[in-house]
Amino acid sequence: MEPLTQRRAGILRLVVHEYVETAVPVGSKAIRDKYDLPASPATIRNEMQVLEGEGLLTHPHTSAGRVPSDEGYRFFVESLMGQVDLTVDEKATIRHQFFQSAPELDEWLNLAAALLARSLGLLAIVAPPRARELRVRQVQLIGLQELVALMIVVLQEARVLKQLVTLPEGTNAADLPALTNRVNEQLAGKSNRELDREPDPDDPLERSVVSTLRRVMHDETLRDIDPRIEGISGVLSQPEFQADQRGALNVMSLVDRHALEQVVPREALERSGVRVVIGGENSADELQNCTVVMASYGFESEPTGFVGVLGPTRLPYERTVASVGYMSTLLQEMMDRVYG
Amino acid sequence: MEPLTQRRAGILRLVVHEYVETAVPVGSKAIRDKYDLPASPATIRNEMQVLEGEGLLTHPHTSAGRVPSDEGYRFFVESLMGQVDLTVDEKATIRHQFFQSAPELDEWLNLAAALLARSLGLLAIVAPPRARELRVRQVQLIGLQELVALMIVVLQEARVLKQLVTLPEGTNAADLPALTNRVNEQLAGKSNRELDREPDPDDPLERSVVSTLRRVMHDETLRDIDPRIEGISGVLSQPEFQADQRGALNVMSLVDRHALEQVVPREALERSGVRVVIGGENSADELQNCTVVMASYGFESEPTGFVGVLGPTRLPYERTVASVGYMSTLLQEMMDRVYG
DNA sequence: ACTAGCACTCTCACTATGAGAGTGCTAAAG
DNA sequence: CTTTAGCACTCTCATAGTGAGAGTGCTAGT
Repeated sequence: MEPLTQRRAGILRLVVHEYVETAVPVGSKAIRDKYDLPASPATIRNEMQVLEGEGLLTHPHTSAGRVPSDEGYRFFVESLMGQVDLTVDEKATIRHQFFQSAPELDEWLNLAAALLARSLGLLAIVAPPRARELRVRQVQLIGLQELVALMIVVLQEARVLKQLVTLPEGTNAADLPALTNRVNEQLAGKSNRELDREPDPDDPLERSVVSTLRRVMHDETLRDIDPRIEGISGVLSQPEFQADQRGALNVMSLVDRHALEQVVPREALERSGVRVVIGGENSADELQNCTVVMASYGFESEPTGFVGVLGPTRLPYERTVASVGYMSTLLQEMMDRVYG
Repeated sequence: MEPLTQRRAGILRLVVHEYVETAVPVGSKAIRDKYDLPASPATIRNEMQVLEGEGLLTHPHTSAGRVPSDEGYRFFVESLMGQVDLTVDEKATIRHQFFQSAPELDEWLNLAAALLARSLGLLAIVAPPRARELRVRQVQLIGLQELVALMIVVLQEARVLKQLVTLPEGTNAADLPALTNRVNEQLAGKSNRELDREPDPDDPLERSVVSTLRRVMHDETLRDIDPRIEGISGVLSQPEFQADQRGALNVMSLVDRHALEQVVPREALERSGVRVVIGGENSADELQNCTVVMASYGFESEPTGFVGVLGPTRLPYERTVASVGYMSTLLQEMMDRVYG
């Protein structure tokens, strides 16, 4: 594998550019004419042949133009693309919208998903961070009926859980405020782990409340919070999904099943920066012709929040990487600002 | 328009049945053979001709079988279908799953949407009821940072709102508990309307809290809570959407835009029972070839909750109506049980 | 009123056919 | 040794033609 000459790299770049733009295999003459290359079609063909030998380009069939292979895109992303960024204007516009919105994580997720989907025409997936350790900030019990109360748990991270509690026989609604105080005094500030180590209270009422609290907290650490998914119709109108309906359906059903784990490799969350997973690099069968661009964000040491877009392998990598990257830093910033 | 004879009605019924099942225009001979009709194809043809004259059947082209028109489906739903219901077993299975789930409206919505989508292979849309009048049950203020607090509002309907509040300069975190008590004493049990009539408090801190509370309550009455949407991939694999990609895309983008108002006619929510809107009866252009089957549920006098499914006009009306109907009464029952 | 028979129509799947685009190779020129 | 011109070759795609099949509509006979 000889190192790519300047010219060959340039041609690869142009092929990627052109194909991303038009979705049509690009031929030697077309590319020469369009970009005024100082070489004849024949020369370009020779170079393309070499690139194909290196596995960076492919041929759909004998007499079609060239198309970047997964490896070609990978090389483009790694070595040809360079540092990309949104313009100052674009950033400002996005930022502005975030500061206009209600200062709520929920809102930000919606906004991020909508902006990404719309500006890129791809499927956007945005999930909130999941904390491995949750801390109770405050517990509130509110009687709804004879033996049913609503438990509200405010977490350190400003998340709010609610859960209906069935109270043991013989409970009096008037007991609830006192109980609330007792529970708060004892448990406020405790993490879910510490909670599990607490001794069971003697009082049956209190015991039932504490055990419910434990369960709620435990479930919450495990729960995959529903991601925001936006832009389904946008991505479906991409030419590759129009042509390959079966494939499109498979992708949709993956998304439909909320099978995020399938789309997002676990390791991806642990590395910082934007990650790009191209075509065959995806583990899910359904995504062999798709690319996922993603980044993480979240609380301090645990960036388990996720921003990503999904589209055909043929996507505008620069813009996409820049958008996803900016969106993740922005979400991070918003989180720090409010929950820091 | 002569009244339909017994036989003609029977033929219409069979055509609907057959077409719903196979998605292929049904011919006179096919129907005779399959259902052992005591008449020759020619006779059936004559009858079909009459039905076509009445506008209940159509012809895709000269030499294809018959297909029910929108009016045909309408007549079928109105007069031919009769009272349909799920089997006791089916009902029990569904019920069981609801009682297994966490006793939370949110969970029920998810469950209802998932069950409908899966059992019918259609797009399921389930939205929670929106109350026109909300009552504060309890307000809680929790300091997060120097001048930022989290306001938690528990509503009578066991819904929980949260909102970050920026406190006026000079506020001390220690003031919050007392303030919380004051606000609760004064406002607990008040509806959003009563709230608007309350005089502004003198204390600037209290004033800012009350005004935030007002705003939150107001916004909540207006907010269209995100509906659960399930079964996109299922409905996309229906043959009509495979054939007509443009149409499918349009429908998807309608759903994507969360443009529920477009799908659900306002009046629909006000009538009880299951409503069926067939093809051209839909007001949205995108839905001219779709049928929406829906029902409402909710709090006492205000059944603004919504259960519905969307599919091609060719759908199994009996099963669909039965499923949606049962699901709505079940949701109603669950709501009554817990929030009644 | 029903049915048998038959000509007619329209779709659908298949098979040419030809234009167009692009390649790969060879041989000549720089 | 690199580049280029030229040319035969391949493969797709759009178009048109064809025949089988299905189903109708009509007419005449039961």
